[in-house]
Amino acid sequence: MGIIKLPMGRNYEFNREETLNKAMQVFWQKGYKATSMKDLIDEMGIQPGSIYNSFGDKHSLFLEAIKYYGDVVTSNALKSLEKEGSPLENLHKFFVEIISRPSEKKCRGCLIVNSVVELAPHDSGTADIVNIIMEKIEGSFYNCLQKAQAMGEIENNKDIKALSRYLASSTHGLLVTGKSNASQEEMQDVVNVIFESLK
Amino acid sequence: MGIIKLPMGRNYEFNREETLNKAMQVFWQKGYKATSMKDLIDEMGIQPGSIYNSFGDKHSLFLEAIKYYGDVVTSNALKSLEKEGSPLENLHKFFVEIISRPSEKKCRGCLIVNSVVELAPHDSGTADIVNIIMEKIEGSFYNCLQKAQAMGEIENNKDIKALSRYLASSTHGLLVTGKSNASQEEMQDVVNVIFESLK
DNA sequence: CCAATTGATGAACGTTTGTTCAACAATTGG
DNA sequence: CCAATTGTTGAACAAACGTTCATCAATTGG
Repeated sequence: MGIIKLPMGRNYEFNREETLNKAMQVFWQKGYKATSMKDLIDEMGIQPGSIYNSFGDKHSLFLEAIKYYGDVVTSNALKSLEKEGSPLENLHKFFVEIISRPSEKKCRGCLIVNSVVELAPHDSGTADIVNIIMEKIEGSFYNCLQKAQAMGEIENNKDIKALSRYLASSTHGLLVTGKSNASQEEMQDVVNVIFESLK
Repeated sequence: MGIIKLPMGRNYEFNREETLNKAMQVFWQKGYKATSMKDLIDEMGIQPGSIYNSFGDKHSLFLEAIKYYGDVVTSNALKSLEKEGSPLENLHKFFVEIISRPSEKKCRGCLIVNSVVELAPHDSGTADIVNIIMEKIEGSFYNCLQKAQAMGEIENNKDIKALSRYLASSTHGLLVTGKSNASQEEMQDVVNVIFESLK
């Protein structure tokens, strides 16, 4: 190993990831347009100059925030699908988690779904990132269903590619429904039907 | 009948409904926050003073626009479920219509779904209107399924209340999926699974 | 024709928006 | 200790925002 050369000049006084996480939380809560630079400055706890120096403008920061969301929040949720044991049980817990979230955290839903709806059709930067994450979600469903099929939890004549697309779309639906005043019971009904259709 | 008393003063030079419809189109296309008063002035073809005189401020105009959307666009779509003949066939056409829309009209999706995601959690005015419309959608699905059950297209042991909630959530899901770069084929897969689960 | 009333116009207003930048602070290399 | 470099600060900026209002136009009642 050679000698590590420290960069000349002042050191950062904030943790980049922590600060990015704060920005992500604000966008998640309020959406892109409704989040002002003032909101970000207050929540991230650094001045405009520091934000622009580290993350670029508001739009660049947003793109990094949704990317970070995919790498942390979404990925973490999808990991639960890979746990040992029954794939279908893991999948069921995944959906129960989704419909139990709204009440506790002010109906902020999923940042990816929120961003597709608010921005994707008019902002290719957002669309690109969001599409990658959505493909990842569908892919995780596919792997889970494949495992379930191998273990005999799902019949072999089922088209699991179609089912994984269906599960992805169903997830989006529940995340929207969760932002309305739908009750836990109503959403439980929906999850029940979804799981009936896998059998 | 008595004599109709005309109001004193100048007459309106624009058709209120036509103009409201124009506003609705802009909100549908761009969302609430991303739509500026300038956008509305340009598209509606009247001056700020006239907008404020007839519709109140931007937020009031928006509320009236989503209400109008529910009364016209949503209601019109739901009417197709009441047509004579096979209820399940009507339902299927309804879903095919949903997944065929994105490509032709720039992925604007559904104004109600867009508004739930962008505003409902933080704006009770929007939430109230949107919830009423969503209940109407679920109600229409329920009536359709009830008719299908009466005609023997759906087994009697099916919980059509749960199924109508499921169809509502599935609709939301497809409208979100349609705003991403999902292909027609992918969405057709989703619709196929949805209809399998009704059998 | 003359008040009275009401719609139309668009310049102007005060905020808020996202962004920049000169001054300052901290660190490194020599 | 002195350049050189880089992060921090927050006042300041131009542009865009939603909204208002004085002025004008059109219509009704008498």
